[in-house]
Amino acid sequence: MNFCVTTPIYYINGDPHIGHAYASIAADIIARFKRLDGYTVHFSTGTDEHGVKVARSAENVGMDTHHFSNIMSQKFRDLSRAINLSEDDFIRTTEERHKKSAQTFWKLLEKDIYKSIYSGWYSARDEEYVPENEIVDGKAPSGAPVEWMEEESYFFKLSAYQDKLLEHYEKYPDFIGPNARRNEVISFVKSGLKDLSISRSKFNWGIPIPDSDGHVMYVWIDALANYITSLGFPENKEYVSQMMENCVHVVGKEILRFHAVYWPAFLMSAGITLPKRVFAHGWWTCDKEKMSKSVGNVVDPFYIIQNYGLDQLRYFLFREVRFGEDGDFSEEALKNRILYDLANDLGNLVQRVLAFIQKFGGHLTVNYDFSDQERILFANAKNLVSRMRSQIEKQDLHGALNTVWNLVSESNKFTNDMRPWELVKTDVSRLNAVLTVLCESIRSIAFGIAPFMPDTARKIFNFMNVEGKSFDEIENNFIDQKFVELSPLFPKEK
RNA sequence: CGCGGGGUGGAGCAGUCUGGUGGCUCGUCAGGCUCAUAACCUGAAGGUCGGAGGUUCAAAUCCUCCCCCCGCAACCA
Repeated sequence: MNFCVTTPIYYINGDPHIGHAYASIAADIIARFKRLDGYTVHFSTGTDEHGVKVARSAENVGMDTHHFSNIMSQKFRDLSRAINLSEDDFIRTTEERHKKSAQTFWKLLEKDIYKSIYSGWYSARDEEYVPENEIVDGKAPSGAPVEWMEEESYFFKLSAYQDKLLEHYEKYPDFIGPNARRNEVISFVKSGLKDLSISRSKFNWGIPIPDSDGHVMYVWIDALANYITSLGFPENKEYVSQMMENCVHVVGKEILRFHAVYWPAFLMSAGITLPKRVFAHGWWTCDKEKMSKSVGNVVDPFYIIQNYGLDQLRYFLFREVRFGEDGDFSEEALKNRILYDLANDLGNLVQRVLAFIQKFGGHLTVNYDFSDQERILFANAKNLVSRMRSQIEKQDLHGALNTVWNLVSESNKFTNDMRPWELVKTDVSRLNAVLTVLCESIRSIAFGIAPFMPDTARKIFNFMNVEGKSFDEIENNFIDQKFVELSPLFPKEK
């Protein structure tokens, strides 16, 4: 079975920050879960490199635009490595394959494209059009003066797709998530769609429009088309549609409209299948303040990983806040999660159980002759993944992590109740049953956290001599399993 | 009257449709237990459920009005 998941492609006008890491890790978690669940996955990410802002940034630092793009794009590639991203493709919009794809895509849209005049308030200093509602006292937010400007532009007949889009939202209630965002999009479309200006002639750092001198594509089509470029478009249109049908786009809430309105309209026009779902994540504040360069509180993912660890960060981002809502980042909160959830709950559970087995030779003698209490925990361990599956299906990553931690807590409580340190002296057969259940539970937990914390899961798998390659393994039982030397998962001393 | 979401112990939320001991997670305090990087158990403190009025034997929940916060409101990746 096929599955496709994407991150937005990141605009290279600034350095990567925690928000980029957040979206990427979210998509990565989904991709890893699906792979463990037996799907053939295509997971793509990349960089969006065209547009006047990039050209101007390059100019500002006295760099050739291509060279500048290479350097900036590499920073995002470095981030992908730093956060242990399992992407199948890292796409750059400046690549030749994308130029070909975007231009072919444009041609498919041509029946809905016409030439007209684009007009708006233009700030010469910023070299960009300023939206009406952002103009204060006749000036751009930057304080630059604006003037009414008109230029020739190609337009896409978005207005023709209003009803079709509404029908689609109606027919596929899961097309947009979370629900609150879905309402916003629907009300936006209902309020009436205007045609979309999709070309620019004032700059040339972009993909040229086929057979048209001087016009380059404006971001909408160039950037959005990355998703099908990555799937091999324009080759193999059949495969592209098939993957799109099972595709989840993870996006930031600020770009939801492009993905939930423009993109599906383009795809309808081009005759390509629409994605299954577009999910908008929220934003992080830092210590309750909006992150901004001027305030200097932008969270640097490289710094956090260096100081607190990668899996720790990956865990925190999805346990602290419900995916889809805004959240607050603080080192204090991160430290607490690491101490209480990771070291005390999970780390200690693994330690107390496996160390106990180590103490008596590192060999588990299985006993599946369970008491009622043992049977309950065993069942919960066995169906952990199926409970998570329905949550991951809805991108409820936070809920899925809670599901895992419920099992962690249950296992800790079970250990307290069963008192294996006493059973070892009184009832070895009972002890073996208790340890068997605990080991099954820990193994399930390792699978449960694997998409979120791949390195930590790997450590646990190694302790227990488990392959850890597929959820199918959970069906296999332990037989006289030999365990290897262990060490604390999340040591408290640094 | 542009559309939508929300205001519940220190924090974050559930409960509101289908009125009737106000609950969950975390945090705070006291005690118990202890194999382990400890967890768990028991008990305690802490809320006029945004405000006012109304319906009712009974309102967080139904009705009316008001206040406040947050999204969206098209060229912002």
